[in-house]
Amino acid sequence: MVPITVVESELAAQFQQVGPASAPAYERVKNLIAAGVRSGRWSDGQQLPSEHQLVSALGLSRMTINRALRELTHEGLIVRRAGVGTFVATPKAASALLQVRNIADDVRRHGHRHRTEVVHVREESSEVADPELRAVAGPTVFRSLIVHFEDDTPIQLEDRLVNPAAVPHYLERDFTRQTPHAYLNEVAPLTRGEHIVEAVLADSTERRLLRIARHEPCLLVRRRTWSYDVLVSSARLLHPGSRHRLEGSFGAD
Amino acid sequence: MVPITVVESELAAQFQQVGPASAPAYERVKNLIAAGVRSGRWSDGQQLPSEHQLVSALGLSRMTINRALRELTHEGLIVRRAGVGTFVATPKAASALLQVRNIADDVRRHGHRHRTEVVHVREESSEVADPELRAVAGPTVFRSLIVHFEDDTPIQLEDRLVNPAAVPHYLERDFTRQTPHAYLNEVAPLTRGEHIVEAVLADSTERRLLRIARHEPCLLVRRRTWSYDVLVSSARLLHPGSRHRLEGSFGAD
DNA sequence: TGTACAGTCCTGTATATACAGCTCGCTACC
DNA sequence: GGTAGCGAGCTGTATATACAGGACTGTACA
Repeated sequence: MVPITVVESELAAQFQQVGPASAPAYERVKNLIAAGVRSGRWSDGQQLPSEHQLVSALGLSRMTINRALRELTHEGLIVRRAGVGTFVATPKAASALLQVRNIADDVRRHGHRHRTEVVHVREESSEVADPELRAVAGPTVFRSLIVHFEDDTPIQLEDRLVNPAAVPHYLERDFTRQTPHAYLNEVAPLTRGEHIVEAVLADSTERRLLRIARHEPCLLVRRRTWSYDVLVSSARLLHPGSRHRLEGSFGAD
Repeated sequence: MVPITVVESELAAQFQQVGPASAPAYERVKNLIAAGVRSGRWSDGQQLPSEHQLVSALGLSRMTINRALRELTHEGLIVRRAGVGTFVATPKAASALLQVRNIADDVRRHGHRHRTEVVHVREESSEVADPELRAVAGPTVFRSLIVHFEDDTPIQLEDRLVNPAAVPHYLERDFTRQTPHAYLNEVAPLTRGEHIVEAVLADSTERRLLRIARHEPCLLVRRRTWSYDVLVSSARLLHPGSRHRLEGSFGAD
């Protein structure tokens, strides 16, 4: 037995006026909850109404409520724990997502020719790697240093470390024919990733390989990728600021 | 009547060995389709089996198949058109998502104090805006120029244009008390956004406001945000490279 | 006093079913 | 020959139902 509380009838009233009336029910539920979270109506870490309560309050089926809450979880607005409840996620501000694309596709999508030059591909002591990669990789890692070109302009310097346990035949590949990214994705499908983007100045070696001037600002993307919970690769992608940018969008609710 | 084709029995066989066997059915379907797309088994733009065919081939309910395909659509791997079918998305490489957070929360999350200094908030001719904003905004736009501090270090210069039609009382706000981002989110909930990230050098005014040296590289984020299909704001967020970076992750399949 | 267990509430997943709306090809009629 | 319209096949959405398993509470029993 679940009595209709004040909270629930409030919700029912707001439900009528959230977003376009023609939108599907699960969208309107998402808008309702998102509006409540973003306005501070429910604050950080606070428990939201349960699915069952929302079913009673809004007169929808549990599957519809469930879909709305599941998608909001995916979007990072709320956090759910089985057996406990649904809570406002702590970084409550709407977070925006930026898409970091594969550079080869990006170049071709803009109608240019993509090619690579391989500086070296070799085995090195895993002391050059971060602790997490070192832990899973053993005493040595594979390392490739590759320059990506758009037509004949250098556009990315890719310095990549690879876990030999996950990709034993990495050294044998010809990376002028297939990018490391594409090969890794084939051998160990990318299921998780992490990025850090910074603005930096390149050192002299990097400037020479990218053919840029002394004070040209560069976009540095550090990327680590996992395949089914195994850390596969850790890369340092350096782009001349004048020749490359990251684009992306989010939402399209 | 749908006969079991070679394609379908192949799928059924592969279905057994995709990812951990303990994973939920919809996850295994996602892995199956994702593996096929990433391996080139289905190539760019090609049509995938319909939901009905997957139901027959894998012996699952349509809702389960539908959930798998819907989530893959969200992840950008496939494209679906009602009445037509399901197709491999053209930028087929797994695209990674970078989270661009609200700077105030980011600062506080790292245990620092966030405050802002308002340089100016005023009305300007909409000639300063991009065509799309100009089209919806009328002859003038609102513009705010604000410096964000982490403790006492300038960390972001926010130059923002706002659509007066969407946010009529923007000029009256005190942005030392609430950031523009937070206010806009309250008044016109953010439902869609777009970003461009570049590495640039700051001009002399920007250098003075951010208190940085001449050749310090900066991260420039240009962000536009919509609320229910109305363009609300267009911002230029400039960060000193040595003091700020963007972090993010994706997947966690 | 303490431990084991039952009961309850919650989310996570899977299924069957239904109807709506879109797209395209085929057919029958003009 | 051309065209209007019907129907098949597709995705999109909504619902009712079911069971599993996690988390917590309170009680009964040793």
